[in-house]
Amino acid sequence: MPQADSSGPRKTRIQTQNEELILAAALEVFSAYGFRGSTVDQIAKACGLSKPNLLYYFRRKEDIYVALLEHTLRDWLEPLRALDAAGDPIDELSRYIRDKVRMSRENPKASRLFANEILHGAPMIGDFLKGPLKDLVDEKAAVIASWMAAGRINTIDPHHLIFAIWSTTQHYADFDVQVAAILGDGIDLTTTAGDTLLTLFIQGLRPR
Amino acid sequence: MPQADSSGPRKTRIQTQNEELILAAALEVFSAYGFRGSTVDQIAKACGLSKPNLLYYFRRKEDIYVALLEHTLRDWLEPLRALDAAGDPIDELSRYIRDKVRMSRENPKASRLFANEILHGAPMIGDFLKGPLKDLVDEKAAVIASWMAAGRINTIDPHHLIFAIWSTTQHYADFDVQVAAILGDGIDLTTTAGDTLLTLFIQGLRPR
DNA sequence: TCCGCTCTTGACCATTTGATCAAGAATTAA
DNA sequence: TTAATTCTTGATCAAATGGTCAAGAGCGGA
Repeated sequence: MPQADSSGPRKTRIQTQNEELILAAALEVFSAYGFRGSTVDQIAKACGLSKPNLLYYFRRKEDIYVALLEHTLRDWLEPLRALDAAGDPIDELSRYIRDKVRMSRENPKASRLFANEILHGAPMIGDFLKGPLKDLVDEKAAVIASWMAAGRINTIDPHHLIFAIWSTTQHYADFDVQVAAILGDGIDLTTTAGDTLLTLFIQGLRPR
Repeated sequence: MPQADSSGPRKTRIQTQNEELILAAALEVFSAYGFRGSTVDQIAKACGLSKPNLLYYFRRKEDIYVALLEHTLRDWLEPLRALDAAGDPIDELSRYIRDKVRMSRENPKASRLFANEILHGAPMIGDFLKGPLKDLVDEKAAVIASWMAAGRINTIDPHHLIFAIWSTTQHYADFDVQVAAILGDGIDLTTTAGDTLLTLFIQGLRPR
């Protein structure tokens, strides 16, 4: 039986390798069909392992899902962490928006994985949302608020500003099909979407 | 057997009543668990009918789902339809944003139903997206573009502007759990969120 | 009242699916 | 080489689930 996890990761070469294989396949499947909509068989087939073999590494379907969420969650918040209180507000927020748009296009599956989880009430990562995520957001909201207090950017609720950036950027991953249906496929969205959002957020609609 | 639908809706009192009952229950269930995650039993229990009885009105689980989507789709686009080329651009767009925020709070389940459907590739309403929805969006994007050409609002890609309004407003329905986890529950979001989005979209972040 | 149609249900079925297990194959450390 | 450990799998199970069916109950118009 593969090492639980409590006492250090004493993992075999094969173990490490197969776990990675499984998580990659699981991202593929879970992001497309959601937790309930995905079957262990699908994931097993997607990574070329037999079902019992897959369940040798992760004993329950849920274990794969949770491991995948945790594994992906780290990177996903990196751009927000990088928001620098010492930098120029407009530059920092512009970079953040650009980074998020790029991530949504480069790794839409991760975005959809989270979107699905949260859409269904975040049964697995509820505590993460209320804990580490809230802390990070509060911290960065405070940074943004300080910029506002200093008159360097317009004053709006910083939490809602962060939500606005999240939603607009992740939209291009989560609602990809809709965007493609309306714009037509094959267009390079990353640039257009990014530029539009930047102008919108920085300048607003009212002409000066 | 209940009337198919081709030759006029010759529906019994009981039929109309029960179909409404079923659709209401189905919205409850499907919006919470998605199509694959919901069971016919759940829906039956939610509306107090026996499973075979429910399947007497909708022969397949999918039929309930599709009927529900179609039933809800109409209202959902109403605010966009109301965008008036003859009105004041800022007023029109402000109203649209406000309406969408309100709808997301008043009927978050409908929002989640669509979000889930699209997130999973819109298997049932793909044609709707590429047809009627694209047409409506293109039409309204042209209206917005004409406002821009007249210099009445800043020039950005109108399609992406619409996406931005959709995503930011529906975020408060679809990602409700996350929003609640970060802000704390029980706060009246509608006003704060609406005001913040209005300021952001109209004024932008750069101070004047 | 009576008859045809609508509605309702308990019992049942086939399939899917998450999970187990025992036994054999491969790998590794000695 | 050998023995212990890790890895792999075919067979199998129990539960969940979408859907059917025949028979009975209820309703509405003549």
